[in-house]
Amino acid sequence: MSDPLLEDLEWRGLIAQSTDRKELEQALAKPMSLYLGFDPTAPSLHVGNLVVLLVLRRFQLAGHRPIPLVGGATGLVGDPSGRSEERSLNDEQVVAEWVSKIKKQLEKIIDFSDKKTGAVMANNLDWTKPVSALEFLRDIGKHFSVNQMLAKDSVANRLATAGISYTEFSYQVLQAFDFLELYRRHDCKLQIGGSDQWGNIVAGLDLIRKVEGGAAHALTVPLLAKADGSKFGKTAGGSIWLDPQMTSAYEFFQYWLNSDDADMPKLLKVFSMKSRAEIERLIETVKTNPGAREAHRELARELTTMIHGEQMAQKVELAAKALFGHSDISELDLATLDSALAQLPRTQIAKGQPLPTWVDLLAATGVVDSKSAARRIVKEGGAYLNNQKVESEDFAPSKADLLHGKYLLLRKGKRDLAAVEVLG
RNA sequence: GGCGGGUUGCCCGAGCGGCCAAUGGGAGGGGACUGUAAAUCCCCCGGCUCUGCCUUCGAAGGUUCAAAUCCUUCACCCGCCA
Repeated sequence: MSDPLLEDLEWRGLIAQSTDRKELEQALAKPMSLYLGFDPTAPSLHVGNLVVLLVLRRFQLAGHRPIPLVGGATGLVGDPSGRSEERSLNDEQVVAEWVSKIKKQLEKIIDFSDKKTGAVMANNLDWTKPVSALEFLRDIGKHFSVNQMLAKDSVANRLATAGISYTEFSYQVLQAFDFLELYRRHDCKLQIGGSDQWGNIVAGLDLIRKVEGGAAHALTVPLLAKADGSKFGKTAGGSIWLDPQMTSAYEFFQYWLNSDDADMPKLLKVFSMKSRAEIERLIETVKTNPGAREAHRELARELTTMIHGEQMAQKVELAAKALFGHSDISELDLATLDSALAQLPRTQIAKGQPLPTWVDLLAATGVVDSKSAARRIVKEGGAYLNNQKVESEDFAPSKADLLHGKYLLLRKGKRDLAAVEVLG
């Protein structure tokens, strides 16, 4: 007998490694608890984190109880996995703040309602903080062989290069302790994570076996790369965050909409909760009618709705439609324009005085880093005001250019838009 | 502890007294082609009050008409010998 969830995950390319498949299938035959940890290394999760998080959600939908864990403790220590250098330690207070922000984000993706598959939020600070160093060394540390710890990739790599502090070296012990605690508290018998977490997860399995004589399981998800080999979830500006303060809903939507065609099959399988049949249909449309970008649009819609809500998703899509439509921008009615421009980076200027130059305005919106950069854009022919090309570096809009007497739409290149609002 | 090598723009990496805002590659940006894709080709890529000026070549001093390039001290990294 084969487990439908595992089969689905496999089809989606979401399984990198797991402990014995048969045993895992047996365990999954009944509802079980499983955990996934996130260390607060930033104030927000990003789309890369979403990959595993959605796997957790898939488990929940399949009838299991998810335990998302935020690493209030481990986040203070720093995971050496996949890191070529020692992390700089973050302030305790800062980490605590990040923990609470990340918790809120988790609540958008995992269902915490009070039912049998309802998720349980965990924070490893809760059981790590009360333990004294001495207790920890005697009760937990005693079960770890330094030889085995040294053999872990994350540690071995660092020993061969930049070195590693005792703090980060201890990370795997802390994470193992987490698994043990969750095993005790919630009968949690499965931990999932990115494939770089394998070593840490296995450390937990060993500990559970030694201390409790129990058997637990592990499943890791491959790290995602784009078709062109670059890192997934990064743009020129940095990561695509889930926090709208850090990555606007508009940018978020655009990110998916502008994905490489070649990445679509993978992206749909990994990020979409749609059925296999529907995903296969969408993949087909990329081949048969790539220009329509139906698959891109569907994925953008689905994820923006999940992260930013249905209403925002609609607003953002309409904004993009209005602003990129081939229709004359001056024909948009005020309500449409208001709501479309609200999604863009913008700057406000006072009424009266002559309007600043296009170059100054663009720099003020923050779309470019400097006025030199803005000037360069004009020189290179990538500058637009209200979708009309700007020819001269000294060009300054006049009152007649204001849309509905108050807005200017700036564009840099093909798709970088910004708004100027004249107050008053 | 001794001897030698290194620290250059977002990253890698040339330069070794003036011709250096600093070769080349990557990343990034603009254009053409397209579909608000990819690939490809062309161009750009420190800042500003922009025919000029200002700030950059680990840090601080010094030599010189003139330094990323020479000297001194300091910090960090890497080899070789103890």
